[in-house]
Amino acid sequence: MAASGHVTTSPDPARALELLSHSPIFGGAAPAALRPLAALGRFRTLRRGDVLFRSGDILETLFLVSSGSVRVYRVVRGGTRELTLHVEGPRQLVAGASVFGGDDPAPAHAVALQTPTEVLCLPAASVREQVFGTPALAAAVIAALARRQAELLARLEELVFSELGERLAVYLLDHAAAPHALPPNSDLAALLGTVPELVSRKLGEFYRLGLIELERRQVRVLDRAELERLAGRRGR
Amino acid sequence: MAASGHVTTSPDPARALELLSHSPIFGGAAPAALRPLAALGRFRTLRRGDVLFRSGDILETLFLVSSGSVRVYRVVRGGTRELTLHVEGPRQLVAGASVFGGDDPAPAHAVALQTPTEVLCLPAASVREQVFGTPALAAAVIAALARRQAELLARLEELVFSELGERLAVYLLDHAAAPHALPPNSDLAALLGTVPELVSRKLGEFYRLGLIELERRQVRVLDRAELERLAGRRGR
DNA sequence: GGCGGGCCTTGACCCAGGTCATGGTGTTCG
DNA sequence: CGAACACCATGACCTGGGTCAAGGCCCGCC
Repeated sequence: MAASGHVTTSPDPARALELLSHSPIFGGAAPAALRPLAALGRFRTLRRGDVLFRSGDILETLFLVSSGSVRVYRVVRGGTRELTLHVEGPRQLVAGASVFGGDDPAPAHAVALQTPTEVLCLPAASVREQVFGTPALAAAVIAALARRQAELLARLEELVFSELGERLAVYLLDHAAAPHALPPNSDLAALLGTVPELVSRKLGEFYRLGLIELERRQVRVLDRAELERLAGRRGR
Repeated sequence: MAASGHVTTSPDPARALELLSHSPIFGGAAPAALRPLAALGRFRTLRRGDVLFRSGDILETLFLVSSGSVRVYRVVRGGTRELTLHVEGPRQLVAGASVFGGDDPAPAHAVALQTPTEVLCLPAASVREQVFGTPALAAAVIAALARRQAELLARLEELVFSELGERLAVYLLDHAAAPHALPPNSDLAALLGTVPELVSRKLGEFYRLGLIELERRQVRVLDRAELERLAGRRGR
């Protein structure tokens, strides 16, 4: 179901163990507890746009990002809009809630955002067994899920109650510390919960106000203080 | 921190065990595992408006609703708006994510919605110890958190992408199967993510369309089919 | 070189939802 | 009984955000 087509896949217990033991979730566990998991892991290499899983899939695999990044998103409004829930980078878990939370189908899609993106695939059943039987691991997983939930809550609350300008300012502050190539407006729109046209307008507005420099999709923050004022206020 | 003032509080291990073993979260555990918890529990009786905890509190207590209901909500927009995240009835957990997810401060307020509301208070440390040490319990708690997260996601997504009319229709279908006394418009507004004025208007509109009967805050659904059409469409 | 497609930008327009202010209708309590 | 209070209803108005359509720029490809 989740696995599709012809992709590079390979075991590598040593690297898997390395990755597991440096991840925030499994990092706290004794290597002895992780070794059996590492032995079962398979690395998989993806290119931008490659699908990890789709909404509705029954997931029998837990993913841990090794390099690159994975976008987790939902399709809403009868397919007319996408909402990016989070973007996971190295050492982060994808599909944690679904794998641990019973056999409910995945509530979101996941695709690779960069080429290449490498993920470690772990069989769900074994992970569950290992995790539930190891109190320290169980605690870590629960803590991670709880934290994820808090983040999600903050993000969506921001979506509901803040204005687009605020959200865009937050994004720019978070991602454009260094001069930076902006993702396509359609990606930004999915992230900010709006449509490409409005992203374009707001960016233009910020530019006109002298808050950012914008040249061929390269942005640089010029007036950090003012952006922070715009972002700040409510929320964070 | 969480406990405030002069409230009725009392142990009752037999009832506590009864409640624990019938709750969705702890129900799967062997009574032997629950007995120590039950012995530590204290029942507390609240009246409408009584505070269980506030956003920012460090929670050292897990709550299980015994009777009545508890509203969990966030205050946003610099205090000008409230957003009800969920309303928990009997056998449901309150503050699960905070208690299990490390020592982060609570992200929301919780108050009793009815008079009387009775909750079972369990010391967080003992619960954690018990849960993490019992694989079946750990699995159940994780599953419950994951499910909660999915619900939250669906709720907030609905808030972002659906119109007020849809949300109100959903509410009416869910809560007004039998003729039913509507909560104050301000409560509804917090639940639906809007302001009382708009609730008033929409209710009036539904009434004028002959979808509901509305007499002194008593509602009855007249045209279920049409309401379902309004609610349906996108989302659920 | 020129044609076509993807993406960005911009203008015109529309509308749901929010704000503010006013007046009505209980209900409670001195 | 009547004043005070809380909640509800409704009108006027404003505005952020969404939609649609037209046009421009860039790039790859035939």
